[in-house]
Amino acid sequence: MLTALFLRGRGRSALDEDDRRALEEAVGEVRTYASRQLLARAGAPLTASTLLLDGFICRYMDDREGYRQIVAVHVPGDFVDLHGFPMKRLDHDVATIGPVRVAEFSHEALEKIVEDRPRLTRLMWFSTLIDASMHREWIFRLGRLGAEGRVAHFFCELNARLEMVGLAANGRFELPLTQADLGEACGITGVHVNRVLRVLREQGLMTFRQNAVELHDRKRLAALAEFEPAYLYGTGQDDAAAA
Amino acid sequence: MLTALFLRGRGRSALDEDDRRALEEAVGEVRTYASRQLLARAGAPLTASTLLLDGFICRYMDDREGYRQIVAVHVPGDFVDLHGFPMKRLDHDVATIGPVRVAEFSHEALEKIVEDRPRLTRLMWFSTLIDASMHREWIFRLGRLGAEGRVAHFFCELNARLEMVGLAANGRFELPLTQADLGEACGITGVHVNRVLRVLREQGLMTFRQNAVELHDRKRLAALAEFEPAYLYGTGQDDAAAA
DNA sequence: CGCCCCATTGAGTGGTTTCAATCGCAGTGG
DNA sequence: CCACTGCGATTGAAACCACTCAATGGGGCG
Repeated sequence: MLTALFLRGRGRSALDEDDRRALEEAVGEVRTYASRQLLARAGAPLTASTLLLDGFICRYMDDREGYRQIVAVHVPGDFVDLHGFPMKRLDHDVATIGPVRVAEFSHEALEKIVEDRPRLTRLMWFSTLIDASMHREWIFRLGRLGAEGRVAHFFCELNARLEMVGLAANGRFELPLTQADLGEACGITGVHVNRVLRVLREQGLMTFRQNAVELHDRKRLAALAEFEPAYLYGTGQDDAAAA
Repeated sequence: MLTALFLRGRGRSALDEDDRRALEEAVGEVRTYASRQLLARAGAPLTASTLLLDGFICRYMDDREGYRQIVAVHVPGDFVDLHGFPMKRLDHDVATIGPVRVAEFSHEALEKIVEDRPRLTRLMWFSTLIDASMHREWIFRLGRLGAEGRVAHFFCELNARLEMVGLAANGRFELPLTQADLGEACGITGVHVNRVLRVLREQGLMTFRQNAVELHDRKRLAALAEFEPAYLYGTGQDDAAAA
């Protein structure tokens, strides 16, 4: 079941059997990509959207000097560019972080779902809105938190999201990011990321070494990050997207 | 025609007559609110969504000390909380900036549209994705630009959006924001906003006084802001949401 | 007139950046 | 087996941007 992780952990938004089957039937090609591959460029027209099965993908924008700002990180179960279906082109680049496996959905197939399946359509719409919600939280993070809070928040979010799809437990998970990447996601320099990580480590909050993350004190880390997971619309948090 | 401004300026995404009529029929109450009114609180369940007819509305989140981060500013023609339809609750507060007039759409009525009108559904979906696109641009702005670039970018965006709905011309428009508000949108303090505005004024780029904005040199301002309006999916910019 | 909100300006502080150098480690080729 | 190479992590020092604290000024309104 390729689509098993889609909206996993999002409570009542679970797909029913019928919709699940329809989504599964809409799967086109399954592809693999190596680490650090560009998958889509800003502005290029799209004819298919991509569900991430394994690995990590990021979306980012370049500034005039070529420095990147990562605007989203995706984990397995995420539809990476479902917004490309209504929009037809993207306003950012998409690239793999580590090696990945993805499933492609042609826009034709999605079109058919919109025609025939209002409930599934609303769930797909919902999934793009979770992305928007995470965007807002990132705006908050960049606008209101200092470097330590930003980094802490980033890891709190990723931990929560990976837990939902069974890829994190007890605050441990794998994440193939460099410190420079982290900086590009948190709006600080790679050098400063290093110093921040040292502080977090010395305070017994978390460690991030050789792509392995370990959150030692999630409570204090969340406090530092002002992290409140409601924006992820996870299970048990109210009736998000209830029928 | 209450919905006349919805998706105005978004080129091929214009609604056809039939969909326009259906949307118009879905309008419920039309309400007015005074300046600085709280319209919705984070977490509260929603049963209707709001189309902004006149005035300005912002969405924001509070940090632990009560300082706000504005995550979106809405102009007439924007669906302020259409994402509340699939999501059923919000992850942020919503408040008026100046006095406003809005039209409410019950979620029941929207439900009917999703059932019956796949094309209109996709356009509503599209409109929530433009919001997400603007969120991403704000992430870029906060992550990569300095204070001057951020403020410049904010005004470039608002100018472009207000032009689309006929509320700005030749770089002039009204905007009932205080300098402190601006700071909350740009991730800087109100005091520093003041200094930045002075610099922009002295360089002949723009003025912002008594709620009146005047962009004197849009080209240089856009350069400073690294502003590229493609993310707004306006008319003439490719085939966004083409049928 | 007095009050309050908002804009404005100054001085000092501090967080982050920049520039630079060093170190560790894995891969490669001799 | 070991030098060589390159990338990422780490640390230091100096510069700078934006913040904080504080005070003044201006304008609308009761």
